[in-house]
Amino acid sequence: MADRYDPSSFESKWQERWKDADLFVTREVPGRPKFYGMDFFPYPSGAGLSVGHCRNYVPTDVLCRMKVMQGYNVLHPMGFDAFGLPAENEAIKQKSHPAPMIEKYAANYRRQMDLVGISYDWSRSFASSDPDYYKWTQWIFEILHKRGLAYRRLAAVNWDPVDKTVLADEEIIGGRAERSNAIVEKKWIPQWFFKITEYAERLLNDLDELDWPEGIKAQQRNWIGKSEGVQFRMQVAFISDEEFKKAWGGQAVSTTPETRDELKELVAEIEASGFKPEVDSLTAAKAANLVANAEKAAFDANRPIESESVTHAFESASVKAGLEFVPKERSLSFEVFTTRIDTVFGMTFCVLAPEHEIVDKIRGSVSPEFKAKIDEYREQAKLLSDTARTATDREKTGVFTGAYAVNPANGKPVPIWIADYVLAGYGTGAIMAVPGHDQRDFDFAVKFGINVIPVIKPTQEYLSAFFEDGGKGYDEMLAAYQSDVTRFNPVFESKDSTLINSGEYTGMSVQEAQASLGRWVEALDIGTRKTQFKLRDWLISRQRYWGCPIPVIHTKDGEEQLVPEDCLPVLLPDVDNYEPSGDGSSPLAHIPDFVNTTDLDGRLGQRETDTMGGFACSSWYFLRFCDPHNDSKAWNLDQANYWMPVDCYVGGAEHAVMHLLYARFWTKVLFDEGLIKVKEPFARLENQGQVLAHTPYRKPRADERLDVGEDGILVSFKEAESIPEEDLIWRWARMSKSKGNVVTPDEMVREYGADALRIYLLFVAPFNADIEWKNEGVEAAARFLSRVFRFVEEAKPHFVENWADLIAFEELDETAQGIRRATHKTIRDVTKDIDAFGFNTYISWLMKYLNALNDAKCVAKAAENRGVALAVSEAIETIILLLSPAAPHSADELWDNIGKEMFTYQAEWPKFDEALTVESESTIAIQVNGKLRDTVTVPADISEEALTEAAKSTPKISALLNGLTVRKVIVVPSKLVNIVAN
RNA sequence: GCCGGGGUGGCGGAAUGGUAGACGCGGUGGUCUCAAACACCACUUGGGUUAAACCAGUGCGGGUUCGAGUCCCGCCCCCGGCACCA
Repeated sequence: MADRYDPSSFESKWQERWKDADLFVTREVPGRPKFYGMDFFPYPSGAGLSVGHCRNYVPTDVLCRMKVMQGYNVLHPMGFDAFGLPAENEAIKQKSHPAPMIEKYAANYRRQMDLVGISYDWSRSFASSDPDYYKWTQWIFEILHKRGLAYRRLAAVNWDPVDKTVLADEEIIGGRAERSNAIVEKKWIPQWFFKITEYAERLLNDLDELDWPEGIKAQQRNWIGKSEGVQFRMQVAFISDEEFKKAWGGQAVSTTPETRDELKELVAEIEASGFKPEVDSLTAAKAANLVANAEKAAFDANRPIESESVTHAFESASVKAGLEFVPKERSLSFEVFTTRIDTVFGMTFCVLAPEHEIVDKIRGSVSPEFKAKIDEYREQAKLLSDTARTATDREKTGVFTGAYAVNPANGKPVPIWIADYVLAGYGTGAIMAVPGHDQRDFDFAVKFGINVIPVIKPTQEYLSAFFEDGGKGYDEMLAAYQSDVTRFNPVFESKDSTLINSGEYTGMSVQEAQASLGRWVEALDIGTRKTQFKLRDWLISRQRYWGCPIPVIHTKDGEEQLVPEDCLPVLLPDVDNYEPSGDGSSPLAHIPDFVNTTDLDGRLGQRETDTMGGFACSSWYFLRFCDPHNDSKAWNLDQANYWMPVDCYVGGAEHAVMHLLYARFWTKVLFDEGLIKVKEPFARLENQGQVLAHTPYRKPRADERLDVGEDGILVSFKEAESIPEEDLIWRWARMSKSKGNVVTPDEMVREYGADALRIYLLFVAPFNADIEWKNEGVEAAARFLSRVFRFVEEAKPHFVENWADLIAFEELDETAQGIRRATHKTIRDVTKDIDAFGFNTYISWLMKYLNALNDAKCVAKAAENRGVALAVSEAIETIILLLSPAAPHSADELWDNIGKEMFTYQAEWPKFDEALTVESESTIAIQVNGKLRDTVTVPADISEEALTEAAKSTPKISALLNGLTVRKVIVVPSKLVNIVAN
């Protein structure tokens, strides 16, 4: 055997033996715990794998291999996400059919994964484009449809004029298509959606129980975007300019004293009655009467009730009497959503999205000048692309409609504007604008000269930022603030304060006011407290060929029928021309044999021709892996319930939202359907860091301009050689075919070996950190492996096969004990770090261990001492087994060389003995007043008193303490002594 | 702007509130060699010293503590995500 790591002499040999032995086939031995470790479903690209992919697969492989050795039943599958745009585009480019092309690429992926020694169970592999698989994707679509979670509607979609397809919102970056980089246009066509919004609350709440990176969970929470507030109705009033001025110029409209007294009496009566309507129908009737009177009084006074106590009366009366309020007939109204109902008294205008339907009605009732302005603005808004409309730092635009809305809180009219900073698709598409406490409204109000009223008392801290001298008193600053709020920019948005200028709510805390006004709005039946989500329904329609067909038949009557389960799958027809039609319809729509069919009643019908986006296919593949070849079911319940959830799911952070959210959604639906026992598919998630490669760019020439965000013009490595040094810019960029900076596992394996590549990837940095690729690092890894080979080679002559039976009976000297201590500590640390995804420290423990063995001269000593020979034998086995997950080829080669049968994969993972990790002596740090001054080595079991004495009496310390009085001594056992003295 | 993650030697990075810099790369010196490469051994945070002592030190400024890279408060910078979401 070699005394160095010579991968070409054994790596492929072991790969063949593993294959011949079906080593990685999933085993389900009864009585053992299970472990499901999985990598993200890859799309098999024609470029093949880069070392960046290996940074994902190798660590998962290490964990799974350790779990197998620890006696777990391990499911470690791999398949291919074959459907979708990238494959189709590639096939079009190559003028081939995607199916055989994908098969070829997947085979190449598999070859490369095997080359690196990943322990996938290939017997469970499949591609999402296999009819055996997508039959069940369609079956799940039908479950969703039956549960009312799949529906079709006309929708404005993102149209990519280059790929000639519809894109999901998430596939657009800055107004451009992520893939083709084309500027996205709008187009209206019927689309299929999944109603993921129905699961928003559960998708949000269940994040708490997941062992996922905080950042990913935060991104999902942000994406779901829950906000709680109040939605209420505002009446439209068509009043004159003069009337508007009068309303604001004169005294504030307020409840007449008589009405107020009447209301107070009502409250007293309601409170006195004690309300037990369920047992007392008389009281209920009385309550009904009181409430009706209260409502009448409120409306007669032409304003709502402000008093908190009356509000309570309304509230309790309505709840306890089980009453329904019938609001007064209102002519024209719209709803607004706000999270800051506490600022309602500060409303000075309203804004409608230009697309809001009520704008049509308003338009019909205002003077021609306003009508013209409204039309002009709406036209403008329509033409603006989404990019332009959502550009950062864009000046606010908008026009006054000429109409007013009535603030229900104080009865005052406020102008209604239309502006595109209000989005039609969120909330109600209309807002109450409070420029005093909302920055956007403030910017708008200042630009258009709209009144700003402060209604939340700003804090001292906020105000003093606007005063240079800072010496002013709070009251003085507050007075200045109140007299001209527009000077105070940015606005005071904090909720940690109390109300001002808010009628009877003045003085309440924001929280109290929110609760109180919320109840009041509900009692008055002009609105409700409501939860809004940013999350939108999931658009799945793709007007492309290479996807899973949607199993729906449209009947002549326009009815949607699901294809019966026994007729699934709806097969993708085998055709020559699958290029996009370019008119927005799917290529399938132009294949009569596919489209024309009969419906369930035997009449002529038409098949749905849209296909599902790729995210549908990857939303359940983890379930199929549990039972991949079942041809009568999507999965066997027992199988799925045994393996699920995925215990550790590993992949890139770029799928933070879409894939993971969709897969969670499907799992929840399937849970509701009783098809799986878990509510969440992925118990633990880990994101690997990216691999960056040194990439050459050059400075732009005089006639060239850089796009936004570009630092230089990409050049090939070849070009770079002929460019002068000073014009070159080297940057670390993500490996990609287009950048020409890809390092492949093939070349790394050829040059350094698979195990060296694996060790480097594990060791170079923490798992989730980005790394800068350096070949020297792989060399260093190979050197380490060579040191292991040399150690085993040198120690082998002293190897005692049955050391484990003998070691307990041998008197062990200090060296032997030291070796065992290092062995058992290493087992402890390695095991813990692999579980914790600390692969870089896993490798460093092994390096440290090997250094310790060499430093102890244990090989030389083993020749003379039986105890040392036994300890060394244990060390040889241990280091090979601990190395096995990271460098499985080398481990098996070494294992074979010390005369072991079978594979390390089948061996038992070493266990550590706590007692053996304990040091006999320890080096104690001695501090004086918290500063390290000396160290002392003492027996591990020394008493605190003896340790203190030992610490005080070292030459250095006694000299330092000379003349000082010891005030206090802190002893941390086996760590340090801190002497406080002065 | 908001959310999340970071900031430690020349570099990648280690450090349950307890000896900062494990492990590796690079560098310096040495052994081997005719020589080089490989390999091996030693040293390698900065200042200081013949050597030590000693001083400084984990983005910046405060604080808590016997003791802070680690905890708290206030900033700065970098990376990722979201971005007029009412």
